[in-house]
Amino acid sequence: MNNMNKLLIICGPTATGKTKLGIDLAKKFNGEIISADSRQVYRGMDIGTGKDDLKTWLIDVAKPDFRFNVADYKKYADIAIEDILSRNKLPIIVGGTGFYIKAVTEGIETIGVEPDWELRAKLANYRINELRIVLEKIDPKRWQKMNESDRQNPRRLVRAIEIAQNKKQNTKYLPCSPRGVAGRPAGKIQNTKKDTLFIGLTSPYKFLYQRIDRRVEARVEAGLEEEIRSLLKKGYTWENSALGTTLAYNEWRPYFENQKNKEEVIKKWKFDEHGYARRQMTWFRKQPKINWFDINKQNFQEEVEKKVGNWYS
RNA sequence: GACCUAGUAGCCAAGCAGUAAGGCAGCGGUCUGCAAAACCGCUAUACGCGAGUGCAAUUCUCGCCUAGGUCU
Repeated sequence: MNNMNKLLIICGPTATGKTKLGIDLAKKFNGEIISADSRQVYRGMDIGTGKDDLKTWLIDVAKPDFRFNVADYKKYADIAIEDILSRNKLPIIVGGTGFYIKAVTEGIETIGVEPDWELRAKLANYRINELRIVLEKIDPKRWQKMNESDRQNPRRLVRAIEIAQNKKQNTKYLPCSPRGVAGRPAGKIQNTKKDTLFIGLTSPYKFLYQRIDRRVEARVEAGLEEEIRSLLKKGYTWENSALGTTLAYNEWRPYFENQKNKEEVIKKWKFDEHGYARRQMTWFRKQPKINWFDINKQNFQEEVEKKVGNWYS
């Protein structure tokens, strides 16, 4: 009867019905859902991100102009998990943001290194080649470990530089002034090992794309355009908020700026959604612990419940 | 019926006498604080049909077919 240390994960690409399954499992196994969705954290972005179930942790925890990130997520999620367990219930993480899930289940080594906005602003003007030179100089090992695609990815390069620079500072100040190191308690991020079960929902793309397209239409029907309009009216812009980087929202920008009609927006949105699903799959495919279920199978949910039942007893 | 314009990979599209850019879509991958992000890679012998003139035609000429447009 040691369920005090269990964690259930439901993951997979978009539009596979994770939320619905999560709700059903929560009822059946006395659980509570924690969303692992990098966009559902934003208040007011409801239709486009598909907030079907509101009794969920980690939804609406930030305003759209707050730069929410993995570290924030991990902090909150850990708290939620402990809270749920302390009440003798089962925490169920449901979502498609693989990186966030990984942060919770495996942790992130460099999680203590906060973004250095000044540095980032400065580096924003650098070209790839210049970033490369900087990194190669201050942390040659890191550079050598990077693969070709990351070496051409400014975002990754900047973060690597950020981390390298932070290391330098630490070694410099740590010995004499431990308190001044980071300036923050760093939120004691540690991982107590959980007995974790991974359930993955999937579907052949052919069917998945159909589901996605239908859902897109439904969201248009549900009034996404109005939702965006009201967010814009509140002062959120394409640059200063998650609107600009969120699927289902950023596609509308040219529409609101009179560059494209609604039809074109929807078409693009569907394609983006397809690509997103693919990217999610390439991430999840690599995770070895996931138990996969094809949602097109007649009784996949029964099978899932059986699997969970055996594990959670 | 006459005239005009167009016809290039699943879609859009450049080009032009020496056998053909690019984009989209599709597919694979990277991933340790922006991750619904950012980045990398792969993919099609595709020039409507027929004849002619050229050493050589997708590119010029003629005919036909198809689409759109204009005119009586």
